[in-house]
Amino acid sequence: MFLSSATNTLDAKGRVSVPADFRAVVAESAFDGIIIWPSFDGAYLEGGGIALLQDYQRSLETLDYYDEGRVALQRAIFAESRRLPFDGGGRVSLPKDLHEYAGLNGKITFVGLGRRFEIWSPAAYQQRAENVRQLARENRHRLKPVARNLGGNI
Amino acid sequence: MFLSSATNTLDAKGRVSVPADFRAVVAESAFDGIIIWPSFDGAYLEGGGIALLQDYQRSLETLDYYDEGRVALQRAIFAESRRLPFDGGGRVSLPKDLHEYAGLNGKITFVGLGRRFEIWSPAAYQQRAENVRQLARENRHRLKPVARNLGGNI
DNA sequence: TTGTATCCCATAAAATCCCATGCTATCCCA
DNA sequence: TGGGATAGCATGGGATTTTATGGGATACAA
Repeated sequence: MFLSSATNTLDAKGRVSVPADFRAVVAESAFDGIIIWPSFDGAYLEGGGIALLQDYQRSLETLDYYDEGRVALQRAIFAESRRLPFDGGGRVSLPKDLHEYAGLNGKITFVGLGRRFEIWSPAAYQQRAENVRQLARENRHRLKPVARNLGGNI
Repeated sequence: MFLSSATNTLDAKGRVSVPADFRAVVAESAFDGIIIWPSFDGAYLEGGGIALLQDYQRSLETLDYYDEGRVALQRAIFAESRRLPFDGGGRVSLPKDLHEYAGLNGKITFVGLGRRFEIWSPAAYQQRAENVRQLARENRHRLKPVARNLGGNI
């Protein structure tokens, strides 16, 4: 799972180290790198391992072939995503158009979200984090304990 | 998987470079090139590796010999498709009638969609892509995780 | 021939590889 | 428990390879 967050530097060549924790998550998979795409929800990037995309693909195949939503999702995800292989030091080079899309320069923040992760400019992420805390406060009553498993190890 | 999109130039001889990522997808297959056919859904081309066509074939074989759908698909895909081998530099020559069908000249856009890809004139693609993100957002809730793999390590 | 398709070589720009370095976290043993 | 040794990590930059593209030469067909 992609957990925790980390901020690394984007160098002059457009490269950035993927946090070692994240690399470990995709280490066993077929493609030695990550997949990134612009979020269709805001000015940040989303990413994951190749296995995540394969899951999306299986999921899309359960929708009807001529379903408008299926086509839109296919385009938004597959057509917009890039495969970024690791270099020897565990870095990837982020394409320039994605820098611009997410307003990245200098520092970038990786945010682990379990099956996938997000990439933010640190400033934008902090702002978003404020809103999220606020939202969490407002929605705290909706986080009900599940019946069993309370004593489990989460 | 065919991922991401790229726009390359169609030269005076009708040749165009297939994006290196796409070439990598079909690299292992029996035929060193791609298969292209006019989409029966609009003024663009569809394509994939030889493996995709073999999948379609298997899928068709589950239909009755005289099933209308079977015959239609056979005509639309198998009869209309061309095999385009790579030259030494990873280019293919696009037949002229397909230029016309898809309104191609100067620049052409390859769009990765997972198992297959599409070929568009950049202008036409942009027009089509405009509301995709919006549509994707509206349909994102339908992208359900598939049952398996939830316990996996990715 | 003439036109057409394929092969081969050249090149500039971009992406990638490879090695080096300082820093940090971890290990290990007294 | 302390502190030196060690391994892993993030980062910089030069060297090398790949990629996209142009154009000449060669084979084939009409």
